[in-house]
Amino acid sequence: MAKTNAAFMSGVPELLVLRLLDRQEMYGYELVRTIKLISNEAIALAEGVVYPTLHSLEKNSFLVATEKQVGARTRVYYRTTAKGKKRLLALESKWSRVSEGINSILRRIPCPN
Amino acid sequence: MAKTNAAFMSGVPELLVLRLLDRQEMYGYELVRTIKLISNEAIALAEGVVYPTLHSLEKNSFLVATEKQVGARTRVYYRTTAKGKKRLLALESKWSRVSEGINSILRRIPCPN
DNA sequence: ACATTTACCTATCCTTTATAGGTATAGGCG
DNA sequence: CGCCTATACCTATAAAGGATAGGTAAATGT
Repeated sequence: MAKTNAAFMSGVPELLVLRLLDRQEMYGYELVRTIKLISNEAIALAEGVVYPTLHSLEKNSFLVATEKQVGARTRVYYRTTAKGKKRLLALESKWSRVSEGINSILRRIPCPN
Repeated sequence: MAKTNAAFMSGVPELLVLRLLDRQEMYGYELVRTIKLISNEAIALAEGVVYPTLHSLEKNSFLVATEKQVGARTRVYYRTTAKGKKRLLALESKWSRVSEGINSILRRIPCPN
């Protein structure tokens, strides 16, 4: 029994990270700040979420990393691969389907069955 | 460190169940079918998700249950309490904040920082 | 000199949800 | 009648995701 949806709400950190990196290469710490900023504090992914997400995406070849020296400090920039872009499209469409599904339930007016 | 968002994406099954029951009393099996139907199959919560959710909501006095006999079979109808209605409002506003946050990142055009 | 911010990282816990069972009645069909 | 599917309830366990809480070190601000 049970044909449902595998982890229907999750993968949002992955989606956001991929989406931002697909536009512009960035490093982890920058992603943390940017996500918080753009979402008006509504979404605050901790570093403990973002870094593991980046590493996992890289391991799966959705991202590539480039180290850059800034003085004595190293920044690890990431950008999407072709595979990552496909993945992004899939996650975006999943998100839009799911969020529309949720909204259609929330909006539903009292009357009908 | 780390002031983030407690379980920012979760609680969606709880939200949907509360929302539907706030309009109209329903039983578990009916909820499963209704959610799948209204969301256009986008969200298919299995019974193994819905029943535990109902029990937990009832234990926390967000819902009250009423058993009804239909022939030899028992249906357990649920409806929201005053406390449940408050909870629903909170979850709805959380959802709208979070989903708007996500959408603002997804919609963001390439250029600015 | 000291505190805060930047920048990276990992380990562990916890919650939520998915999965996979299980029971029993009702209804449809050959 | 006998069988299958749908209805209707339920729970236990697994898995995964993310939250939390650490820790290092350089740069910057005071």
